[in-house]
Amino acid sequence: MSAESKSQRAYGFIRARIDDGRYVPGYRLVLGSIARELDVSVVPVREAIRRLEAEGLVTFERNVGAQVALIKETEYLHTMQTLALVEGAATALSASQLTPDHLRRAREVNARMRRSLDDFDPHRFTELNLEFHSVLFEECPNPHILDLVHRGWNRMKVLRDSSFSFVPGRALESVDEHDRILDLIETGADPLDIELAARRHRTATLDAVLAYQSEHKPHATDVPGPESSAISA
Amino acid sequence: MSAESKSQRAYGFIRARIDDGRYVPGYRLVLGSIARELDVSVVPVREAIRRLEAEGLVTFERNVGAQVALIKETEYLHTMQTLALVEGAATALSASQLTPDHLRRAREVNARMRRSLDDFDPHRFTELNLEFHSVLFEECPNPHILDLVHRGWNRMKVLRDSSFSFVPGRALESVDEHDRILDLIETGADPLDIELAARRHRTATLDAVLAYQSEHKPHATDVPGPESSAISA
DNA sequence: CACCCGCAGATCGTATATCATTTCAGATAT
DNA sequence: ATATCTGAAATGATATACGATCTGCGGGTG
Repeated sequence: MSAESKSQRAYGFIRARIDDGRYVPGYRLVLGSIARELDVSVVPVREAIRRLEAEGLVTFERNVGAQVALIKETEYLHTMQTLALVEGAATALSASQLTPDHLRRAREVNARMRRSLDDFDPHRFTELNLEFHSVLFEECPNPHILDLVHRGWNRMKVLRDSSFSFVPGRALESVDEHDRILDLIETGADPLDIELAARRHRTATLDAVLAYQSEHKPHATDVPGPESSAISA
Repeated sequence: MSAESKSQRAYGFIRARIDDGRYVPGYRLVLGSIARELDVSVVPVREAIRRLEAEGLVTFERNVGAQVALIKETEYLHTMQTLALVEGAATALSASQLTPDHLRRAREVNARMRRSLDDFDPHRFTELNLEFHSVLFEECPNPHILDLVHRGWNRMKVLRDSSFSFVPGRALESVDEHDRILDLIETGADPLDIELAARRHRTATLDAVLAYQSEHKPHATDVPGPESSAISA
């Protein structure tokens, strides 16, 4: 009868709590506790946690347990690099599939982003940003690449409350770039140009975040300088 | 005492049999049978299979069971597209890390590939091809991208015995391209050029395979034509 | 002959129980 | 005071048992 298995329900349960920030990075996921809370046994909970581990949202150590992934600066860099790569490709692959309606929606979302700049609401801005890019990559005909994009975004979401996700000085520039990417798509530009534009859009944000980071805590930088150059280029 | 958990052992066991071809695509993985064969209970076997599912090597249906993934033509296209994307990036990111020794080894492997062309041993050629590319991407400093490359190759391995993996007329060209990629790396070319060269190298193989396919069974083509253009470019 | 129903076997899904490992507090010795 | 040892508690890992769901076959019915 149950449309979804208990392990799936456990997965959704934990996932929701990670997404909405109730389980913050470092939060310890104890099988027994979660099982009791959901009124199921530990077996499906275990399976759910291992799935989350495979998605990179949770770290797991044998005979020790699981916790919501602690994403350090290097980790963050790697995740963003990967997202830049796959999201750029997904955007380019989507481009030819987009209808005028898609583009209209994207413009509209971006306009809302521009207006939201006045309110200085980073959370809202981040939400709209995801919505904007979703419109651009959701039509990607390659499900593997699309899946990788989703994974990247999910990992980003884990960082919701950390200082990683938003840089004030970058927001306006970001919105402008959105429009430029839409221009490229509308004029039927070379897919490779679209891909690289979308990629640069993200690596520019990455660079801004890193610069912001090193300004506010200059010591913690364990990021090798030239590493990101290849993917940024 | 046991260095690895039983679920890990089950994972390795199944994985090895998929890799060496004893479990061919479509082969049904029955929890109870594998558990008996390994003398463990079904729980760790289940976990191993779900992990393989997450990696795309196995498909799983609730209350029905698992089987080694059946990769159809569209699936193959998507996998190769993704591999082209991530392997290109991994190669570019590795490039600056490579020592003269790496390059020497790569040249050497490629020379062996060239010699092996006379023997017409597709299996050997494919093995050497993996070894060659491994040298180029294993130094990739981004573990996520490197992991994606490995996943792509693993999925390729599932196809070992199918007609997907080798195109006679393409082999020589492929070996020549290998040398050209090495030239780019040696001369310290722009990482983006290296990335796109490595990507093109793979998409060219993809196109050759698809052409070969449609020659030998002209009807089965469910591949939309222009889809791959973005990533090929 | 085609279609539907229902039973039986196979297989997965989960609960419960037990074993193994880790962790940490507290005792003890130096 | 510090370091090391020890044992109990917490927690994960696995085995076993049972229940749920699917599949395929065989017989009945239109």
